[in-house]
Amino acid sequence: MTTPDETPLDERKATILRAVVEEYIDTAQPVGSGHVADAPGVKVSSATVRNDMAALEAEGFLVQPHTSAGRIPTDKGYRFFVDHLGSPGRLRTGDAQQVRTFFAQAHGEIEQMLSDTTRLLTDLTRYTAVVVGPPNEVATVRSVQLVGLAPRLALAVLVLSNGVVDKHTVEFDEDVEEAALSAAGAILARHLVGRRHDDQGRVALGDEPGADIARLALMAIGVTDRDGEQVFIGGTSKVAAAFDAVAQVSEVLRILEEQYVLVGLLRDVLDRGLNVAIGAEVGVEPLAECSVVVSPYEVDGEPAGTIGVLGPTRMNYPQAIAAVAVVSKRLSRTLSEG
Amino acid sequence: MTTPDETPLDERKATILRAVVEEYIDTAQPVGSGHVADAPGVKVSSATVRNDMAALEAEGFLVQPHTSAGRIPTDKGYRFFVDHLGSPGRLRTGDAQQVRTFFAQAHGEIEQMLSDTTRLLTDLTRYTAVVVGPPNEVATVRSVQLVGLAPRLALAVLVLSNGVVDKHTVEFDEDVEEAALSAAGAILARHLVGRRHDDQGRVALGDEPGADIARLALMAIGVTDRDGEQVFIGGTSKVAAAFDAVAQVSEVLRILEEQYVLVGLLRDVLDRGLNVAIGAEVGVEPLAECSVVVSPYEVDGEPAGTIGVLGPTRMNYPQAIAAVAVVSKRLSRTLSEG
DNA sequence: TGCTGGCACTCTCCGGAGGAGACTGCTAGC
DNA sequence: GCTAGCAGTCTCCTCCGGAGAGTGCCAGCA
Repeated sequence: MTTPDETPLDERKATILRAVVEEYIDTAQPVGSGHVADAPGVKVSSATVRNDMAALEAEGFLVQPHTSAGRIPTDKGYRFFVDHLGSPGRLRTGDAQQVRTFFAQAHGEIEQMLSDTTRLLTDLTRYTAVVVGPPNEVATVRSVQLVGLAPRLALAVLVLSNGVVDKHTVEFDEDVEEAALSAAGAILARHLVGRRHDDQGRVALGDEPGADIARLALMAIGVTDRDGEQVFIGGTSKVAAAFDAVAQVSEVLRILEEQYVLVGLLRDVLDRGLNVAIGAEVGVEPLAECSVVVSPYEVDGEPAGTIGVLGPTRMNYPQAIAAVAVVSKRLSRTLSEG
Repeated sequence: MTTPDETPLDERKATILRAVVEEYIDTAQPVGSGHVADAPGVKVSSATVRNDMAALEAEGFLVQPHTSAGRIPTDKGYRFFVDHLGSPGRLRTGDAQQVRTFFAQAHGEIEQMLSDTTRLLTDLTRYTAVVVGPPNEVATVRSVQLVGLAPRLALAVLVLSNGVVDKHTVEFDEDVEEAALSAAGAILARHLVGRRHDDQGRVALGDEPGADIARLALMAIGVTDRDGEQVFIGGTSKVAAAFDAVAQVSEVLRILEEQYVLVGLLRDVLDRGLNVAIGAEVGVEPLAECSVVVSPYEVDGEPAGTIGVLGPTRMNYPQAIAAVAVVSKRLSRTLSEG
């Protein structure tokens, strides 16, 4: 907890830094030495606080917007706060209750549940929530079916072990009978069921009757335009509450529209072994004043997807971290028991 | 085109109104008599324009933000512009090309196409786009299947004639064998295939083996939590570009999150026989400064869903109307030919 | 040596004053 | 019936000065 990381910080400075971060998160106003001296836990005068704050600024934990204004935490300051100062962070009792009832009522399709989860996370944190669904690649195929929609058009419907239904249209050059379709469907089922969803490439179909149609369907299935990870976003209106410059709101919203950027971003953060990315750490320029709190969730012990919240760097980290952790844990449990 | 509606407007006043609306759409600044007098088509002096503008204000087509400022169109002013003054409104050639290539490449799943359509509409208009998918109720069932996911959990997968795949989890009190599942699936298929999707309530299952399981599945299918109309939204970042008050952006985004409000709103507008709803006409308080341009689209001659754009009341109506009309026409054609 | 009280200084924010600019309404004239 | 011109009005911008908040530094005290 007090392990020195890069820069050792004596206890008093750490306490002062915490006070600055907490007050700034609360008020969004630069914090002056007077307020810090009044904060609980700080037992020295404002003059002493001033000295320490100047030192903290020299070490890169704080900045002044201009001379003779209070101080604001830098990314580094937030980072130290999150790593060493964050109080355990528990949900308010009402929120814990909300999580419980949410997952008690949860049932049904996985997409619906993931989508609803964004709403839960947004309600808990008041930040924008992102939920990434499990990748289809690692799931096994439970069922394959070819259903005719029009004389030359069919739908290949795959049910995967994770409950996701994957579908692809198949177009034919000539009319195909219903019987031929189901024959081809049976062939596909024989070859695909039980295999991993990304294994189709290695399937070799024979030349039995219907194999041609099955081959066409297989090609359609192979076209995984998006790599299967569905993204659910909730609470976009919270972006507007977090910033007061319309241009910034617009930029953040634009990133949220680029779902592949978002997915890559979350993956990057987790790959770096982080649960929290702060400001520049997020690695996307327009999100330089945003932070992200993420957590993977699991299904049957296997990592499945990611949940997270996105807010301003001045976010309430303890609360957000607690909310994300609790929701990911409960989500994992709920998805696994089915 | 020049048919007097409620208030007859002589030709000069109409020209002046048009000039005010067009310039205000362009600049977002109150328009003064001098600019109007300079506008093409206005052949009188600014003094005369002033007289007419005062009259237009008295009749409710224009307002002044304050004395000695230029004029801004009211909802009524925009309405008259849209009904009587809108030049035909054609796409720029580049845009027409974009629409063509978009629909030439379009293929595959209906949801994917509808989702991509929001992006197209946003690109064309620079406003937020909304696409409502076809309701499942009127589609007929093409295929039903019960797929086991876990010992006590199965997925009922329905393929509908419109290409939508509907799915519902079914929970059992005790373990169910794969064979029993497929038997029940066969029963369901026998009863449901060919019927309309909202007909299940009237299906009477016998007491043959497997009917119990089939009944459970039928109940699950009957739970149409959302009434099946999927909503796709694109270009939310455009909301931030349209307004300069963050609070307003936030409110509009909140409405966009409430998809049932949005669907109801679009339906209302169409029910009133309108393609354009302006300001208060939209009927939702937080959208009082927004306008909506909508159009239904069809599949095989049957009304299927709705597309639309949402922007500020000072939107470029001719362009938006043209874009929505073209896209809905091409979308109908593309969805019907499959 | 380290903390504290005090003090001079700096910088933002706010409100009022004054001028520039834009636009209007009105009136007199063509 | 239209137009030119003029006086009046209102916003916006800038400038100014005072209030307020906060800083850095210094001298004094434990």
